[in-house]
Amino acid sequence: MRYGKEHKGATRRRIIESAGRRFKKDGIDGSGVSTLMSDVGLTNAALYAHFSSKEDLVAAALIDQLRQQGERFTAYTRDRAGLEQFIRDYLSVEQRDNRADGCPCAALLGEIGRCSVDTKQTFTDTMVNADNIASRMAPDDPPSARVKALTLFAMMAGTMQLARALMDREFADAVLAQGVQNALVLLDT
Amino acid sequence: MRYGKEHKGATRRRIIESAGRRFKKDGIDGSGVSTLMSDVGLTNAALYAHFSSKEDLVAAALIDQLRQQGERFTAYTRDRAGLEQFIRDYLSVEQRDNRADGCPCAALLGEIGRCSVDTKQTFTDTMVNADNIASRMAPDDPPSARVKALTLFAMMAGTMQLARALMDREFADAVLAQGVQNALVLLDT
DNA sequence: TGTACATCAGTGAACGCGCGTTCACTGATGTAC
DNA sequence: TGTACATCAGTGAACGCGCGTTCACTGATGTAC
Repeated sequence: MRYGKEHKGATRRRIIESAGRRFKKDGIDGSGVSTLMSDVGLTNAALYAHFSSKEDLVAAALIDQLRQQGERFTAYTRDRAGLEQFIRDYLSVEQRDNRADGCPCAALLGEIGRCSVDTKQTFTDTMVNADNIASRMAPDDPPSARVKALTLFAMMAGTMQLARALMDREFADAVLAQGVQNALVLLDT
Repeated sequence: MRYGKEHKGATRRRIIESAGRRFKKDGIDGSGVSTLMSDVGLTNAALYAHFSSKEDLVAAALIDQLRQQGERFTAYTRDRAGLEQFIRDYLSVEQRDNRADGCPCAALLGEIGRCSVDTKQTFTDTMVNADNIASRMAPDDPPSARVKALTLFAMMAGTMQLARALMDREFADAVLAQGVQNALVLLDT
């Protein structure tokens, strides 16, 4: 069953995209190769035609997810109102109840810290070079703004994790609302 | 090999304590029953003399870890200086490099969101009833103060997760420092 | 243009391994007589 | 006080299962002649 020129690349992209969603939903440890591949209509062994190992796929999916999250952010208007809307959307009830479509950091940040050195390096390179958030938040002071932006982002991810861990929906709603207030306060610092 | 009266309870406590540290270090999915039990000098099957399942142990270890974290917090002086010191110690380089001894939320918050309903309920009950943080941060307004306190706490946990995920130590140091600044700002809100 | 061959994405079965859990058993100690 | 027995924390082996990975193979298509 030989396929056309674009086929392999397209399949690889389908695997990366689908795996990213699965990892966010069930965690990296919690997502088996068989599940990841059957998600995309293939058998487990087909993974190794595209990646050297599961970890290789993890790194690729992570980069893709961080890029997607960056694009979601960039779609907002380049002003204070855009930033505020991003924060409100990020810490929304919809995001809380939809892990697969959400931010990779909210879903996986804790697990990334436990990954291999290679995977952490991939994460670090992608995050540190993601200038779009920083340059938008403080166009005049990029170096320290980058730290500020990433730290605020991590705080929002932590808030979302708490909201997702709480069974008490009302309490979780209040946490999200408080998270928005906190983020807005920090935006003006 | 029958043991004395206190023996079983002592062993159970040893398992819970040791498992809590292991879960924080390697994650819940990443800690096998054999490893958890050999950590404490027993064979895997001995787990079921103390707990009905691994999940049962997870819940017990989680409660114990949250209690310990609460005690660590309560040890600080009941004033603004105590709170500030807690924040600085929480977001310290030592905590970053020592997952096993650190805060269970920084290590496991993301994973808890993916746990069973029972485990999440256990977490929720323990967190919502942990009044010590809230009552200390705002003694006059407990209900909304609880939300404020837990949200700030989750933000600090997220910051620590980012610091642990970054391979660039200098950058991670800067994130921790920025996290302290952010937490102090929010303390005065 | 028609035919023979090379390519290679994906298959299906199997690999060794560790998972969580069960079970018949052990044997040191507490208890009853 | 001495002896027989009950208890039960922990053992060691096994259970079925899913893990990540390997491998010989397939067969539709692109390419060469």
